[in-house]
Amino acid sequence: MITLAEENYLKAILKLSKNSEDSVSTNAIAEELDTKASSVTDMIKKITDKQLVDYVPYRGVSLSKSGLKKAVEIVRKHRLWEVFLVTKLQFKWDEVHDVAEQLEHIKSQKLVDALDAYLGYPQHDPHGEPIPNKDGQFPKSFSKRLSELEKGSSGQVVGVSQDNQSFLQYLNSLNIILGTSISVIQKIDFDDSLEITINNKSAHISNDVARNLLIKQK
Amino acid sequence: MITLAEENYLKAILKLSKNSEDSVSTNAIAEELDTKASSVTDMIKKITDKQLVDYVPYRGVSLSKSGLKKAVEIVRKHRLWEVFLVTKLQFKWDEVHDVAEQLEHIKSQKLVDALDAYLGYPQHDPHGEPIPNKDGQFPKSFSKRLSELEKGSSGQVVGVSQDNQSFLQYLNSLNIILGTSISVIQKIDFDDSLEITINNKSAHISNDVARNLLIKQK
DNA sequence: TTATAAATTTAGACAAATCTAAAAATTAAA
DNA sequence: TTTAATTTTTAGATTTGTCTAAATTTATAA
Repeated sequence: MITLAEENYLKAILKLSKNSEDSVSTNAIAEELDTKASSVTDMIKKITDKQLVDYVPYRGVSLSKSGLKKAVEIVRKHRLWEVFLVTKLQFKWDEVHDVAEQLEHIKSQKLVDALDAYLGYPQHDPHGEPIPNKDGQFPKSFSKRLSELEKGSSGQVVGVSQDNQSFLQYLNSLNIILGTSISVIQKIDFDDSLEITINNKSAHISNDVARNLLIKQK
Repeated sequence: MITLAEENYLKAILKLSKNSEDSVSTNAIAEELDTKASSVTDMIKKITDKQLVDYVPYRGVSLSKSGLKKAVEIVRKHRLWEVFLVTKLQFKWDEVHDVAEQLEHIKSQKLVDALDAYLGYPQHDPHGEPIPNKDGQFPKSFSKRLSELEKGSSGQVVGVSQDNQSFLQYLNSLNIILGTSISVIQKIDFDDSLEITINNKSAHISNDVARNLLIKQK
């Protein structure tokens, strides 16, 4: 049986390995989970014994096959519950995180599948993040979120994953419409915001905005 | 902050004090929660310190005002989630308990209230149990469930709280219709089933059935 | 009413998850 | 390449919730 704390570690490792590809450091996990490095080492040993991760002391940790499966399941649940809260219970998209953080740990395969069906098999959560399906596959799309582009790359706007009125108005004020060319000049680590050019005019946008802009690369 | 284990103790004490009125014994709680009497003593001390219960060593425990409030909130959440699972996610009424047992511990006042509204402020869960409102008030009705009647008392059937086809057919086979007179002859502790008379003919019915028969006493 | 049975509490231990402080290993820098 | 700084791990404690076994209190019955 996997515990709540273990689930949170798996989720953190998945999140961190999305950015960096290779194995994840003890310190990075500690920061992500707002805990101490020594606690992380302890827990990593436990989940290593359960074969949820591969671990080399002093060298970092990465998800095993079964650990990845578990982590993706948690992400799936989190994002489905977010959709539920926003589309059915009228939560604002920025009010859902803490509650979804609790709901993602509810254990019932039947519940997840029924919820998925009830919501109409959504492919993205209210923040524009993709929702993996029952088999753990993420919806593949020809477009990427702007926030996922590397520094230096560019593409054209093909959609948004959030149709909030004020968001669309803001895009308008930036002269961003369908087809607009955008290049990533700089990624600011501190807050994940971006320096970009919009039709060759430079601008600075937050991660919240970048995450909801769908871009097709040439 | 109240922990998950503490919530389960409060719920157990509430359930047990419904039956017996007075204070609840250590052993009864241990049995209800499938744990050891010594563990119960330990936990009772903790929740006594938090003023959630009143406790006299060797004499049992009862809910304080704030403990009762907490316990009723948990019951409210449990039953609202049951309604959600049955009416929205098409769970069968006998499949909901384990999941609701987890969902009842999700902490978010906004979530509970939004769920309540979304479900149309239901007054009973799929098992016919009353759902307390936001203020902790149980819906008052002129009728009681047959399962709540004391040994020796009697009344007339005025309704059911479950309109399942097979349930209604079963009532039919027992010659129970609206207006039928029923008396409680004996309550069997073992499985909470009842020896009753139906228009003066004796019968034996399960708690599942008794709980869904609404009775008006003279 | 005294002995016995049953219920309850205490004492001491354990697993999970965390922490602080110190030691060890790795990385960076002079 | 040796020293200094950083990262990671270990050692030892703590809290929560549980357990077993023993001691104590209350209830029952001869």
